Amino acid sequence: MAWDFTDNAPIYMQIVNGLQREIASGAYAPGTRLPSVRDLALEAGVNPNTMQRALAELERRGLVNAQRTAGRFVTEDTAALSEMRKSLSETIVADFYRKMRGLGLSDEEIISVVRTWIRENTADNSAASLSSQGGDLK
Amino acid sequence: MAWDFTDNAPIYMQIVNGLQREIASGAYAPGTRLPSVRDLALEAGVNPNTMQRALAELERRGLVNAQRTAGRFVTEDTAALSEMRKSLSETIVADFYRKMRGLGLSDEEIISVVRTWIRENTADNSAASLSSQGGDLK
DNA sequence: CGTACTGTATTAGTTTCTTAATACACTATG
DNA sequence: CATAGTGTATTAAGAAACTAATACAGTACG
Repeated sequence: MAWDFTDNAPIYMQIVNGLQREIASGAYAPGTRLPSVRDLALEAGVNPNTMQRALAELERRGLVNAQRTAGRFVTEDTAALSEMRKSLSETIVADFYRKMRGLGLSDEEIISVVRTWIRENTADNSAASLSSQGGDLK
Repeated sequence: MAWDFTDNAPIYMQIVNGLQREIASGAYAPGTRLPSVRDLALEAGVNPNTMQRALAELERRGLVNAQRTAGRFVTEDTAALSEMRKSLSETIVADFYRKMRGLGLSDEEIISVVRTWIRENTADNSAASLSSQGGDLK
């Protein structure tokens, strides 16, 4: 993933949310071994302690489990992952809608703006859909 | 506005962004007097210093100007407001799109999910559009 | 005039976040 | 066995965020 940290939220929380989305999407497949804490920290450009904190939170949420010496692995509870993906999608859309309404846009305008933005800001629109592999996003 | 603070960003920054959207939308019309620092703080449930900090940032951004003893007033630079509204919309959509793609949704799915969500989560869909009063959101 | 209400400034203390530098226990690998 | 690579824990230091309690200067209004 391309790390941003332009948000105002704590870095470790942005990492948590980003990794959660990647796990929910299947970009990090169930059972897959994650890079080590130190490698992830290096890649993200943060202190290992910060990455450790993020991973501990993912652990607490049951998304990954540590093998102590072998590394960290993505949970294989695909049912939970599917549920989480749907839940995350809901949350993200709700937040988006709240902000856009706060800007004064009507429902119709919101849909229109999304469509226009996508048309104007995506070079290729092939977009290999993941909806068939775990999707069922309602 | 309904204050949330469920975000992980600093409270004062969430206030800044929320007020910025309300000003950009015209909910706080140009030239309008804002409630006092203390009243806004009371309403938002935060310390007056926190609200003061948020307002100082809005001041720095040129969205409001303080009259020292009379109160704070929304800028009357409607051209800048219109531009800002468009800019904010872009930023919000881009952030939304980045997160949804991170979840593995295709462009088509993103549009579909937005439409579905709106259909299922809005009681009345009358939505008095503001696009005629300052809009031209492209 | 004087009371109440503006924005603003100051000082303090607590908590959270981030980086830093180690250290330890354990295991896979050569 | 020894080395390197796991996750994990600890301690320290600095910066940022939030709350708290005042205080001051200026204006509107009765």
